[in-house]
Amino acid sequence: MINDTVIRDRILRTATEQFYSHGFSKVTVDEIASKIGISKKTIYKFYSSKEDLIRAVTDTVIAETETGFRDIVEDIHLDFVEKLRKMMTFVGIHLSRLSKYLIEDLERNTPHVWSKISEYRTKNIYQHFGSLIREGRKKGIFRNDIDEQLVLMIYANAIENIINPNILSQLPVTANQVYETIIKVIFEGLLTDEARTRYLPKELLRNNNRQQDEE
Amino acid sequence: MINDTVIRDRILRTATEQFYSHGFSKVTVDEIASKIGISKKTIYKFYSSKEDLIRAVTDTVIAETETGFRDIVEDIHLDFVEKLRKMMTFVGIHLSRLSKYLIEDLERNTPHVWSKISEYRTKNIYQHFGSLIREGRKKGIFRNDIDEQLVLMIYANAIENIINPNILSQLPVTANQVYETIIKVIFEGLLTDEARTRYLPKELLRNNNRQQDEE
DNA sequence: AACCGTGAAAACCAAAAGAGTTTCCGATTA
DNA sequence: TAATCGGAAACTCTTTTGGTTTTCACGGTT
Repeated sequence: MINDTVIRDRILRTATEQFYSHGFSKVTVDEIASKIGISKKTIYKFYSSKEDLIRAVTDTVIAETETGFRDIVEDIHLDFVEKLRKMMTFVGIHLSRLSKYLIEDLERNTPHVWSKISEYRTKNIYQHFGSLIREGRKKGIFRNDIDEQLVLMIYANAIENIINPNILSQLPVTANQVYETIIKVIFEGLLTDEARTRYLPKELLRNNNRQQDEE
Repeated sequence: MINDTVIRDRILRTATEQFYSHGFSKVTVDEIASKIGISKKTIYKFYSSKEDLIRAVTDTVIAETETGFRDIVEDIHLDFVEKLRKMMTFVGIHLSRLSKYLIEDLERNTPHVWSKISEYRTKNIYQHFGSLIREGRKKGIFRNDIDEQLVLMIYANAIENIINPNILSQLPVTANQVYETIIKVIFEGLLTDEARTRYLPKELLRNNNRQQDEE
């Protein structure tokens, strides 16, 4: 019984890793079985088809993402700015795991799985983010004249095009530095004038001075 | 005429990029054609088969690597240590481009292509590196009691397991920092006791103090 | 010792996919 | 106008893949 759970989870983990690395259609069920050291028959004992497997992978990834969001949102020890930073980092990690290559593969071969992920992004990720921005507006930190969906799209586009492992290995910066830079740029673009005087000197003084010199 | 050369080179570049990213067998000729915006027929106008294409890719990569080596070896402005550093960085870049995934794919699907690359590694890369180490021995910089093939194997193993784009994106360091660290460790391990007093205080003083504190 | 259940490995089957080839058609060139 | 070229699609043959079944060996139980 317990052993069945271990095997099932192992299949799920390996499939997730392989699909996310190489694309759904480019990874065979034989390869997944071989990587784990089990037979194809055992995989089909737990998952009725390759499609069933990618559905399980998708459901699991979505559930884990949602758990991560809840942890951030419900963490009462975080101040607002830190919560936003964590949220953006978390969103960035989620987005960067879905390479263009994988998205194209999913769209082409399992459009319903892709539409579920796409819907999850729209309905949940974007809304979690949007509600944080609206909270910032209430606190007078964020401007009213910038659409939060647009902001997230700018952010998502930056992440998707830069936090690509192959590009990262060529850059003279770490992944974290890239996240921080992108988040900082977005964050500062969101601030009201008043909030700028409150937040920028306190948190970002060194870098801000350098930027004013350039302007 | 000129246009034919451009198209042929474009095919070669795209195939190289795709094969190296995703593996030989997992990239279809259709996909390469589609990425370039040409028809499959045009690809077969220049390359008689998919195998012919991977052979051309291999020959080109080997030729470019060999050119890089020659540039380093024949650069008379480099002192010995700098030449070694450049050589190791160059070797590292070459090694890191060949992921385990691609190697397995080549071994399985085009064993003769893999054996050509493997032979190139053995006959050329390892010998370029080895001759540098032997030169260091003549200069009294490197120890006599360490086998240069073994050193390169240690280096190659470190590179292959760390300079993987997916791992790099999780590390709090840049690719360059990883190279530098690996190269430094190998380099210091190669030095004679006498050369340590010559080279370490001059080039590596800050980090060396920190290491002595830990010992 | 005999039996049973299990799972890896291999074989199997039907459909799909891919390499390589040919055809069709429109655009361009001489 | 005729010829050429190349994209797109269709075609052919082979291979591969998803899913299923069979074989066999092993371990556990009676």
